[in-house]
Amino acid sequence: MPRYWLMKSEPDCFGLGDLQQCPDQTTCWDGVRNYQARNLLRDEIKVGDGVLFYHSNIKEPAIVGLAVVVREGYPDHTALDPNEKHFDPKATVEKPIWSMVDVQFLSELPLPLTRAMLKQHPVLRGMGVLRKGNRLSVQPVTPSEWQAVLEIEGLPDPLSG
DNA sequence: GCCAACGTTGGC
DNA sequence: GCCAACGTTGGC
Repeated sequence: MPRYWLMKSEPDCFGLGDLQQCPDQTTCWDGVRNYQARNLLRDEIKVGDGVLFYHSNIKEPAIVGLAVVVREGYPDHTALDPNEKHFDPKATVEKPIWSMVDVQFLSELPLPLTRAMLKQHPVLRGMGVLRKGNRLSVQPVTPSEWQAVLEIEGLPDPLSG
């Protein structure tokens, strides 16, 4: 059984549209520099897992799309490159410290789910992303939360079959 | 732009 | 190992 995750991205930096433009509509989810999120990327997130794509740090933050994990847990090489924004001088080839996964675009939500909408839903109101002060950029989503999103959107489960 | 919440750093 | 200072995140 797949598991489900929510991944935050600032659309000014990299949005769902950017993912759609990528070759194979696939990109590496690099630049995560938080140990808790790193542990999820390195140890927990597997090929075939579902991803809710969340736009953060904008006027109306919302879940805007679906994606799927297509490559799991490998070193984030951007930590080794001094020219990269998320360069980490402590990272080495032997001990890369940071991990990433690859995700592929699945679909755009016909109805983006804003925080106000999430808060009104009996299931989705419990989502971690709504908790005050929650800064985790990668966080777990329950199967019922995933199902609830699909039901609202009128979408079949893209991960079944 | 404000500011609360959180993670990290570094002196001791 | 404590904790104050600082930087970042991210909703509002």
